[in-house]
Amino acid sequence: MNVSNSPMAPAESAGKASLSNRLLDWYDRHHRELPWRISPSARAAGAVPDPYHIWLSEIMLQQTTVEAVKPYFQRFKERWPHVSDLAGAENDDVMKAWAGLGYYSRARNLKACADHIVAHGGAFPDTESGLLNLPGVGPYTAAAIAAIAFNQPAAVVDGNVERVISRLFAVETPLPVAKVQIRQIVTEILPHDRPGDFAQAMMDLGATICSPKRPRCMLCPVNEYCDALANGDPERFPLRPPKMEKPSRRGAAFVAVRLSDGAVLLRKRPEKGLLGGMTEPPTTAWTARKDGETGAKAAPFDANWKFCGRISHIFTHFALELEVYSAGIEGFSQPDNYFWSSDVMAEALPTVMKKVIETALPDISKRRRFA
DNA sequence: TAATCGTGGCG
DNA sequence: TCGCCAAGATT
Repeated sequence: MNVSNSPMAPAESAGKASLSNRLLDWYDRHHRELPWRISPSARAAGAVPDPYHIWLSEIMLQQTTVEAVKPYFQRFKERWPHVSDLAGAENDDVMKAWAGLGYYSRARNLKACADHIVAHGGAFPDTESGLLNLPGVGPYTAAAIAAIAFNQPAAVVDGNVERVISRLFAVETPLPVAKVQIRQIVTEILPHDRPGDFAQAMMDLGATICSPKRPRCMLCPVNEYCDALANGDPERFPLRPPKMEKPSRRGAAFVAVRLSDGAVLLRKRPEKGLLGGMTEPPTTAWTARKDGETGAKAAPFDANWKFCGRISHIFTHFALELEVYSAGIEGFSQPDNYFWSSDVMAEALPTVMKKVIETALPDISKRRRFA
């Protein structure tokens, strides 16, 4: 395989552009325009990205699609324009703003990282190893910030790069073992004059051309370098281990409405674990048993519980079915982590709990009217 | 190393 | 409809 990156490599002196140069030429013409990105022409003219924007976008983009991130990025950027603003924010406000984006430990770490940055002078580290020490910043994100924000020759390997490289070089080793080999290849081909653009070019190629299903190889700027295409089945890469079947759990959720003012009883989940630090109406435990503890008799306290419907929700490693009940009550001697909310949908509700509330919503407004 | 941790879109 | 999987990190 030809993994040389120098423009002066013998094989290229005959006028044939290197893989990296082909990719960068394509990127110059076909790059995506994204809210957190500076264009290659702007970078060439001397512009530099805002490390805060790059960091914020990279955290949001972890296992999350560009389209899902865009509105969240804009809201965070407007509300907390600088890392110092984020450090000065309330934890709960950050969790509320993150609600719906998923993987909520990212939001906790985001705030912790902002606090850390501000406590250490207010500037992001500009090296991969320095960035790696920040909360919520792992190998990928450290390399991405180093390359994109500080234009350092870091090997940026995300899911796109794994797919692109495993196809170009027909890597037969399954992930995640292949990651070491892939990172080595990237290190060898990355152009030291444009590491930031190269990283983004690889990801744009993976997102728009070298897609997981039905890659558009005829449009690929580096298709003549692609071993997988030459072998006839690029879609076979990257190889992955077989997946486990998803278990299912079930339980019940209870939406209690205060008759006097229509406020809804909520509680805060523990800081760690599933949906950590987020808000929810009280629920039973989510059991694996098919005859799980559901039904109104499993409620946290006695009330005139009325069945409203059921919702289903798919998490990463299990499927959940919840029966939804509602009741109007006058009061509740609540434990510490319970509170009444008069603006439920503005709370830090994960999507699954928004589904619960929406299922009970007709009932909520009904109770409010007749209160 | 392997499990845990959300959500939405797409084929 | 349903499995796949997206700019992964943490423990």
